[in-house]
Amino acid sequence: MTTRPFHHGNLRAVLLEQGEVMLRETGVDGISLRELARQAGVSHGAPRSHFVDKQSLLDALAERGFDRLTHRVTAVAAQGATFTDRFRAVGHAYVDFAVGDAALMELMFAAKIDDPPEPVQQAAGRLFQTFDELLEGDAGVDAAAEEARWRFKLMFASTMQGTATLIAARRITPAQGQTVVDDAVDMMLASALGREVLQRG
Amino acid sequence: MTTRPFHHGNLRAVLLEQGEVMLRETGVDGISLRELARQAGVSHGAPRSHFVDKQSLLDALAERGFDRLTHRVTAVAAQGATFTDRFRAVGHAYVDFAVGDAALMELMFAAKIDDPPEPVQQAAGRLFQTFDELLEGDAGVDAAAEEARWRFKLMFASTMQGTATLIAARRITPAQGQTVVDDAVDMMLASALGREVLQRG
DNA sequence: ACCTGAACACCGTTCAAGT
DNA sequence: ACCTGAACACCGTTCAAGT
Repeated sequence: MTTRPFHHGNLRAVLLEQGEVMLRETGVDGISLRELARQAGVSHGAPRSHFVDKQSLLDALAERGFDRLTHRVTAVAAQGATFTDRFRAVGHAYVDFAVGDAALMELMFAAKIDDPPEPVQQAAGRLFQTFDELLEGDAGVDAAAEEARWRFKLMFASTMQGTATLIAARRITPAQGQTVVDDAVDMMLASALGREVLQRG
Repeated sequence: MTTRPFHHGNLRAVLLEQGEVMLRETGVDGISLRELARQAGVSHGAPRSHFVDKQSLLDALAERGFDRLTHRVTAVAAQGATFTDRFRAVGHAYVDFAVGDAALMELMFAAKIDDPPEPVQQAAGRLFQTFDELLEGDAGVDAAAEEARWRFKLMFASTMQGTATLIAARRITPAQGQTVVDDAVDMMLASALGREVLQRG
């Protein structure tokens, strides 16, 4: 009780918290389970009780990343007065997140040989769900509108994702990235597909 | 001369060749310098003569990846009859490459804390250069057109990059990705920015 | 110039043992 | 249920030595 007042049931939380910090400071390659255990003041075998292996910890970090990003996107979308405002704000929030947490972003969208584990996939699903809600009109949906909305959403997501990747990889600057997002939003809203999606009521 | 007929001066090439295979089969995390040396039939210290460390090998692989992608994009662009054809073909070639060599693509566009090494950066520059050439008209360029072209190119690159990332991360299917590219090309060509960039002669 | 092989420090993972 | 600590196999890197 006095010898270990700290790690009574919250080692898991500490590992995740420090894992995020380590990710930011050293990148994915710099993450070490043993170093994390050292920082937490436990033996190197201790993390095993909460994460079966290293990948399991990385998956948990990715899952948290998706939830955090979803939260931010939702918050930002709620503030926008007009549809255009919300659209643009979400794009910028997405890119900002990717710039501030590049290594985490990379972990979230890492190339996988087989499907990501269920919890991660569901967390990613919740993010894309907020994009859907951004686009949802009040009118009942017919099949054609559904299809257009789906394609519109995908293009928006691709543009944001690509901008984020190019910034993180240092192929373009953050300022250039924001320009891309603005241009893309303008273009999409003015396009035929955009007008089809946005006619409502 | 008889004891080592094979690795006389081409160990470097063998390591790069096998490195690409290993990348495709096991992903970046699966790449091991010692395993590569084993496959090449040399001691684990041998690679040191050609690559100072593991990162140096990865950089060389990324550089080769950029050059290979550039080559493909150039070839595909040369075949297109109309501007629209070329544009669309380049987009598809880019995404195809990313699907076929997801781990390599990830290596090429990995999040970096500091700038990538010069040779890699130059190889990436050559790729983006081919995008420029795709968009270049015959008329002399004024500043406004230059700016519009720059933004147009960046948006195109971002969309392709994002589509590629989302496919590799298994968030969307390859078929969905191709739809995104087609939609984006149509939208960009029909947009105000696109018309500004494309008025030529 | 290129490669060998021992040495070193560091990993992730496993598992019996403790509390 | 959670953590310890030894053990194992595997790394990347360094470096004196060989050819």
